[in-house]
Amino acid sequence: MAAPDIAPLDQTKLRENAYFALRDAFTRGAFAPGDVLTLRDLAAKLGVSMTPVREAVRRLVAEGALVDTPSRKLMVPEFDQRRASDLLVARLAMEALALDQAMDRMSPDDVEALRQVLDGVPESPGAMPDLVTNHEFHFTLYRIGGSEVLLPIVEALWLQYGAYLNLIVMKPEASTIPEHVHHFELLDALGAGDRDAAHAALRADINRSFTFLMS
Amino acid sequence: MAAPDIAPLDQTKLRENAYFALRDAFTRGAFAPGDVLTLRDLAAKLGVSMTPVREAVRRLVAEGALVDTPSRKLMVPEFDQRRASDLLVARLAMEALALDQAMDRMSPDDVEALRQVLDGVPESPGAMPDLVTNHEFHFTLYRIGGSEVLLPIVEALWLQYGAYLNLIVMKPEASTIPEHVHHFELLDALGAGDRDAAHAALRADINRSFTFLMS
DNA sequence: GACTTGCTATCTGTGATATTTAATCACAGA
DNA sequence: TCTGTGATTAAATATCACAGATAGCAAGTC
Repeated sequence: MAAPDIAPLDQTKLRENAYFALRDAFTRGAFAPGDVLTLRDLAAKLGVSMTPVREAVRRLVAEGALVDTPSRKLMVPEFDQRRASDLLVARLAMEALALDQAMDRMSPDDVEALRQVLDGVPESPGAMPDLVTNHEFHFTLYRIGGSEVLLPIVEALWLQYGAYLNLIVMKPEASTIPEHVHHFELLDALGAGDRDAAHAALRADINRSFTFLMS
Repeated sequence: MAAPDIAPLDQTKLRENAYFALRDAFTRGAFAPGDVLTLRDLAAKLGVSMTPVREAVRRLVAEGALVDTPSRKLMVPEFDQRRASDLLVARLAMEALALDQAMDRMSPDDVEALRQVLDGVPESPGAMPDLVTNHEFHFTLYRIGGSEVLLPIVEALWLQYGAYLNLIVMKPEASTIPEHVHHFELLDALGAGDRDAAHAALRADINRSFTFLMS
């Protein structure tokens, strides 16, 4: 049985809390492809009844982070080369749009805020992949664009990618990759207002994050 | 395996049925921006209890076809120029990808099947916009690509666009636009294997469908 | 008389629980 | 090893209880 460390929730907006708790688990790579989840189990772990968990889970299914099996079980999608490849091209396309919108609307303060996200990151080789900072960096950037259409789609793509994150975290080689190199490149390009360089850095970063998945 | 082919029964999943019923309504332009819906009302109309409707509605919210208002009401999103513009660029980007995948995998039979979709449409000016055929044509095409990642995203984009469809249907000028011109262009390009022409036709068609929304 | 204020009746989504229905598993008999 | 059966378990749906929000109306104020 999967369902790793998930903290219990406080008693307001149970559905949302349940959703965010599960989503966070995905962005940390806590779920492995093929894991089977049960509503009862999740409800018990989160300390609420099945109803809010059911709705949180429904949303995750709609976003592609979980799938319904024919036997009405819930599963983290199995790894699938085609799927990974589709996620890559979709992320390249949508995040390029989100980057463009961010650059259209960005202020110097925004660039500074983005730089802050990377502050204090040790850039030490050999550490665990810094998934949380990586996520925060990208979404701080995309939020500047402020699109109610693009952002949810990009979030869903990351969520689906998150199901495979577990495969990456497990690989010892994963920690040898310098994680924030392209982020700093991107930051410089944004500071200089160099659109082409920014796109190149973003593409490189997204491709980097799929390195271990695309055989 | 047992002797004769017996078609498997389709699962009577109330939740799914409710979802598809509502989604169909969107693709026909049945909802107008700003419409307020209630769970009890929908449940009564669909002849089921609130629970399956709730989950169908939750999914529509996740897909952006409905929004939660601060006062916990369910609403079809108001028209919003920024949002419409974002929908346009997102559709252009994602459907271009879906078209590429379809062309990579397409057989002559597929082209024929696609042609069949347009068979029997009168191409008569002055008729109601042929929304259903339009939808079917695009998705028959994208299904050839068969991406579990791209298709749901494109569906969600159409669903959000569907909330604005009502605004278009109401305009008398809308029926003056020749609806399937670009579809036939696209079909010819697919038959000839001309990738650039296919993309040009698709872009033209998507832009066409936003004509009345982008002031 | 027009406008505010405050109360109430009602409507809505939310979460919990009970009920129904389907899927799985273990086991007995071939 | 296979097949059917019944017990067990879980999910899907229905129903219930409740809290927040709203609309309507009546009393009070300028």
